Amino acid sequence: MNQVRVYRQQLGLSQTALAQQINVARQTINLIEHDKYNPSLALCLALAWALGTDLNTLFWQAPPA
Amino acid sequence: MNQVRVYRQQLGLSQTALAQQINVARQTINLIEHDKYNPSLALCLALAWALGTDLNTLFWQAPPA
DNA sequence: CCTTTTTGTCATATATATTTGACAATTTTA
DNA sequence: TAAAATTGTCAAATATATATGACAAAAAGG
Repeated sequence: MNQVRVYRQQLGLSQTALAQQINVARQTINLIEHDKYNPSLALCLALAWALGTDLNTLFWQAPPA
Repeated sequence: MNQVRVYRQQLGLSQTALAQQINVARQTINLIEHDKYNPSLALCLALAWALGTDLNTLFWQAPPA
């Protein structure tokens, strides 16, 4: 469960607005927020920059036991 | 410039050993170390786990100005 | 030195991330 | 309560991450 939606909403951005800001399709944002797939590092960085945060905050998860 | 090579060598692992540990091809490790492409988030996490570190430490970069 | 291991790299194949367009469902706002 | 905006989702097309096999160059170890 990543934190993209939380940070996006704190900035009052729609999925569309965020997508345009970082030049990806809206569906890409939607799928990422639902953990439906596996974004690239470049996209993770773009999201962190746009949302004023960092990789760990948005995407970190503890290793499987 | 990511920190994968630095952390891998600190653990005394070859590219092959690291690749086997996280079930990817050795070439994938090599290319990532040379910033030749854009790994997936799942792979970034697997690398962080295997190298005992985190996403920011391995992959963070400041936003373009 | 010679041998073994490690690394750099190429070319081809496959899996999957991402795009595009579209429409229904839900939520927000007037 | 109706209109507008936002979100969920589908199917098809395209771009690209990743795998596989292979070989030469370089580095490490005996």
